[in-house]
Amino acid sequence: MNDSEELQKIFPKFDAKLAAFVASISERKTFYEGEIMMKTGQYFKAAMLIISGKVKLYRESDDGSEFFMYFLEGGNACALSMICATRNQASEIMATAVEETEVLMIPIRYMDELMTQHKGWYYFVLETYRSRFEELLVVIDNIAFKNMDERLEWYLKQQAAKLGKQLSLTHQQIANDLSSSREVISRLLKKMEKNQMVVLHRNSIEVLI
Amino acid sequence: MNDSEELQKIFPKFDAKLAAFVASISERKTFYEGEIMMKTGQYFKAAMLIISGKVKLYRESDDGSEFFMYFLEGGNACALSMICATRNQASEIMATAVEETEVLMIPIRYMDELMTQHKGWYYFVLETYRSRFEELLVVIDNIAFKNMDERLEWYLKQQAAKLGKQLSLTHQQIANDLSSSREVISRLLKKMEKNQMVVLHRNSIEVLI
DNA sequence: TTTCCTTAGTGATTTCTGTCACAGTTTAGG
DNA sequence: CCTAAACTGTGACAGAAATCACTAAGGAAA
Repeated sequence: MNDSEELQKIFPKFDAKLAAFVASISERKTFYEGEIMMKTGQYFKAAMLIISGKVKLYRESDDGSEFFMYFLEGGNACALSMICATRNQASEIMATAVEETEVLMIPIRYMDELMTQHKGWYYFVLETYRSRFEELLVVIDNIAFKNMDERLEWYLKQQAAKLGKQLSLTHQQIANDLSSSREVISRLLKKMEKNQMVVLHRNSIEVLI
Repeated sequence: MNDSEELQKIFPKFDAKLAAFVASISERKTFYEGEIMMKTGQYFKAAMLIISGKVKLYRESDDGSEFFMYFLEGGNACALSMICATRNQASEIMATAVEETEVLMIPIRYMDELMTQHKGWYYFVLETYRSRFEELLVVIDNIAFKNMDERLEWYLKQQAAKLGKQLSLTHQQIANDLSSSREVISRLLKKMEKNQMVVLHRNSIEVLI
């Protein structure tokens, strides 16, 4: 069912034995564009590894406003799903598929065996934590030290890097991701357009930087 | 040199065998109040576990302003030192001892053995990651969704919980931790004093909430 | 085609925060 | 004891961002 050679290509840290083992114990699941993959308060029965597609991770506040944190794509794993799965704890963040996304679900009960029997696995887990942690630090830098214009610029660069220069986003969506307001984003985007950093269309933005 | 029973008391996840092993391979080191334990850009040769004392972890921006993230105390470990040590990477945050702090240094070369031979160790590592990750999420919530008055209130509660109701802090230090300015903090503190949430003294604040 | 809803643009106003200026008070060090 | 430095309190002002109010344009559906 799962092809272990394909897994090795997507997860370079997996050796043949590990890939074969993971392939034998995991299940594939497909999420469709826009589908919610993970909700605040949800419990996990499995760790999730992304095979293909893109996932948006964000935080939700009590009053419903959100805040974009980072993307996951093929070869990544959801750090929280691994921790929460191992410790059987509730999730603290939201995840939605931004495009059709295929994931590998590894049931909790194999976590001990993976961790102790496969060196490649725990290197993979450590790498996952480290990179998510670092992304969070960058997020903190941005909201703690930068103004909205710089944050917007960084946000657009980041989105363009992952999703392409032609972004299908409304100003309202961007405002949500940055937890700002639509008018502020509209004004800043206009300014960026004057500075030849973007071209604005209805429902989409072309990033030139 | 290291007493493995003492270690088990401080790190409840360690079984006798693990505690004895850790005791045999680690070295103790003492940092004095105010001493910098870890700098941005520094490389690790060891993972650091806190035996006693308190450590303040914070982020530094390019222009030198800082931003408080969280404390570590006895029984905790520095998540970044463990990741960076294993992967031989540079640190991204700053750490200073807020009081005399004793730490256990575990050389990198034992990481593989610990991880694969000791179940208690990787549970401990996972727990460390999860709790630091969650603390970062709370930090993000605060700066993303809250105003300075709420952030200050949260900050004071947090400090009081770790360091006691009587805080030896100047307004300037608080402003640095929250990456704000002294005047703003002074004014908000005055307001909190009117609302009987704190009592202000020179060089110290009594937290009543 | 006409209507309606979503998206976008923009001025006016307000709130929050940061900055400047300065005064008063306490503490440390010579 | 005296002076300088550090800490605190406050008014005035500036700038960023949020909010309100409205207009206009584009696209979808009737």
